[in-house]
Amino acid sequence: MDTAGELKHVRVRRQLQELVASTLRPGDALLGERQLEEQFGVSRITVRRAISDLVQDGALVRIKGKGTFVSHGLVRSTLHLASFNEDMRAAGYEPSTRVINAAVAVPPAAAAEHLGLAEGDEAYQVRRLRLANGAPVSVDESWLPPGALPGLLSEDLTGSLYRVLAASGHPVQHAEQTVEASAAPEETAVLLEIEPGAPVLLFRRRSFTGQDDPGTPIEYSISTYRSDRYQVSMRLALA
Amino acid sequence: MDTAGELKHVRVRRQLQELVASTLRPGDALLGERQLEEQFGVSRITVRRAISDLVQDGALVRIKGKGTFVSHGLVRSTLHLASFNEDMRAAGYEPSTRVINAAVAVPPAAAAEHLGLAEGDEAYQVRRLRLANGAPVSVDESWLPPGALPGLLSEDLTGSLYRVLAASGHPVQHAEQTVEASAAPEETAVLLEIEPGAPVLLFRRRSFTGQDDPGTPIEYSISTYRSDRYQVSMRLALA
DNA sequence: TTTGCTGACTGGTTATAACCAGTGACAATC
DNA sequence: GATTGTCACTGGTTATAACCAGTCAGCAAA
Repeated sequence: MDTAGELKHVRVRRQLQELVASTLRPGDALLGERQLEEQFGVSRITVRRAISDLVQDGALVRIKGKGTFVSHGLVRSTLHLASFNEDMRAAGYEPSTRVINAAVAVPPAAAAEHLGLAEGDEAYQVRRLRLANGAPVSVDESWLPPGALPGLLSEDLTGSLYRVLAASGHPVQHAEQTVEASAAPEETAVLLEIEPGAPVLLFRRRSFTGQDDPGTPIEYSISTYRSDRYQVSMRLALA
Repeated sequence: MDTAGELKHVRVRRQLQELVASTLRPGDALLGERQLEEQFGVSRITVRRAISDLVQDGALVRIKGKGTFVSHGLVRSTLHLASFNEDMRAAGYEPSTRVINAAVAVPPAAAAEHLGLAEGDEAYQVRRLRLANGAPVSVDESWLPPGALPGLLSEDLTGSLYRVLAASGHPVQHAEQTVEASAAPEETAVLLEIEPGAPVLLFRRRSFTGQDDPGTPIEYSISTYRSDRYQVSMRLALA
């Protein structure tokens, strides 16, 4: 997708995101909508649409009468299958990923169970450090079945793993996830640049591919997030 | 809040919601936008705004060129406004509650902001210890507006607070909630019978009553759960 | 000095209008 | 009968305009 066919509100949103990521800090004010419409050469409603999207994503906050501000920094996960990169970009951060290791190893019991492996069977282990604007946010450990993904270790694993899975014919259709709080073990703490034992959010996710219910297990992951840089938010309704 | 001052897009949304709830079934088509603008006597952009909100809430689905349809009852999440007691019973535990204190006090800034209080205004503070089979699971601190709930402190607060609110004419219709991991402060750790600094799940919840969007704020709560005795689970779908 | 008002700014809502792109029924043509 | 094209519908995007309601700095009056 090049910018030639890009919708105006998408362009404006992208450019605002870049501004937030590169120049602005939490609490900084954006120009007013009427100034932005001149600056971007679009109508006010287009500016509002772009800003609304960023407000929804948590990157910006609007205050009536005062203006629109860069929000105070927590990335919000909104409980859908967005990739880390998408989440970070939506919040105005530049994501990056460092592959700690990608190898074949014996998985923990829960991963083996999910993937339908026998005791002692090996699986792919992909461990990655995820960063936002160069600062570590999470350590992700994914376990994947070698039989279904023969060439996985030669893929570029610094982007979206779900995209790699989709390109291999195994798009993740849904997942089940739990969240706990945990004390950061030493190795993880070092990677995340926090004190050992500091509280972290621990996500365990079981992902499925295929249209069946529940589908075919395709990934088991354990993600450890710095709690000061990541938060889950949700909207609750009457059951 | 009567309908006299109701925004047009809110009225249209409410009326569409009622139509969906009472008459239509999953898969049924709504009238087209241009017909709806005539029927509701508003501009098309107002109709679109109302529908957009319902699309976002999952009630409706829009298909370009075809129309807008009642969605196929996609279950967004297992997260809903169930009470602590219901959760525990569902998991096979016998719940109980001890009121730590219920008083009038100056709330923290976030609670004051949510409840629309001025700096220094007082609110009800209800602190409770929640137990399962006699073992502490969470410390809940709720802040509520005294103006709306004059007799609250004489209620039995060992059961469901939401039930008390409903009986007072303020049923909680929806809430927004965030989850973080945190280190247990000393006082909370003592109550939960864990080490100070142990990781806990920290929920902040902003609850609303009434049918408006977003409704009238009615409670701000901070709940601290022992991570080894409580876990959030959720089902993720494609966005 | 304090208080209150005003005006210029802010975001929020709604209207009218025009155009674009997708859908599918129906008619015309091969 | 099959294929293609047209047209009336659908939602999607964007523009211009007007008005409402909140914020706050500056100024005037008490």
